[in-house]
Amino acid sequence: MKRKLLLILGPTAVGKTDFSISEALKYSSPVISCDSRQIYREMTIGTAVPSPEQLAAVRHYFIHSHSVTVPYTAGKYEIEAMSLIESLFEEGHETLVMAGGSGFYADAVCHGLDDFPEADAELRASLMERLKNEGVESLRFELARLDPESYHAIDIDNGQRVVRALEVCIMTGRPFSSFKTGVRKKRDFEIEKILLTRSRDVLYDRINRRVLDMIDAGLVDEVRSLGKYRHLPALQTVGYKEIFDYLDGNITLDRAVELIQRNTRRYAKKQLSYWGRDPEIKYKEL
RNA sequence: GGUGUCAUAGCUCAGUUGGUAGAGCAAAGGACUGAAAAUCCUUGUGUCCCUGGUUCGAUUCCCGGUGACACCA
Repeated sequence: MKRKLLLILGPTAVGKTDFSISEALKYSSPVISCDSRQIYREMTIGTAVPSPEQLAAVRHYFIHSHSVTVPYTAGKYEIEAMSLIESLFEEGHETLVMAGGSGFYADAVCHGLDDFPEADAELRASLMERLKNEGVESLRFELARLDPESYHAIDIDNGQRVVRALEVCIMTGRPFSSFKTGVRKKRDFEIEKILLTRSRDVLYDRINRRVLDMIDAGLVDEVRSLGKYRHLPALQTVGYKEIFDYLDGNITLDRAVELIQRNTRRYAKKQLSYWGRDPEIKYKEL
């Protein structure tokens, strides 16, 4: 009996939800979502979660399953998704369908993350404060001292990365780089990766239209209702940031819509770029 | 109809005292080990509106044309 994970990837708005449901029905599998935003129960319209009908058609996991109030990470996803996958295989499934657009989360399942410690909230906050006040240079200098290897390996202009490496060094007293094994975890099931694509023009058109649909569906009200969470990482999301700006009176609604469309297009481009070098991916044009 | 101003990258515009040009935005490409829808990096050749003239050389100056805008009738 060959256990297989069918991983359906693709840029935002390409049509993953419909495709994954039909594949899931084919294999009597649930759909295991691999989406870093649809996982939050407080967010619905702006993340384009599957409709109630779609959710009723097939059992979905990791949709609306967590709260924005609890920090979530790719590391947690790896643990939870792997344990779900194992138990579903134990129940007798042979092929499981996983679908989503979060490449980093998908990689966490496919070959695992190394055993890095999770961020300490206070330390993270104080380092971010320093990043804001002193700029990356100062943090960079400290990283060069604590972990020269990471200093040369990571993107040193990327404040977020420098903070991450630094916080691990400080928390553990060990260099960030020393946690990196470079070894991919072995999974005891086969993984087939399918990337759904469409021509750039068509994809961008779908994105632009979907954003307008979100507005019609009440995105502004949804965002307004999440005002108290706006500074949480989960709310640093395309479609939410821009509407907050509109609600603050900084931009018009039309401008917010334009920005959401633009930023979603850019997001789709980054997703494609992320998967671009993965030789295991098979492309499927829709 | 007359006068004036303008015409340069997909858009808004800068600039070249005559030696074929550069910003912002848009766009494209890339990176990625616990914030990943985040975060970060790289990339500017374009009939300088068209015809003719002056000149070694015109996108730049001159004549004419076309278009846009403004003002006067």
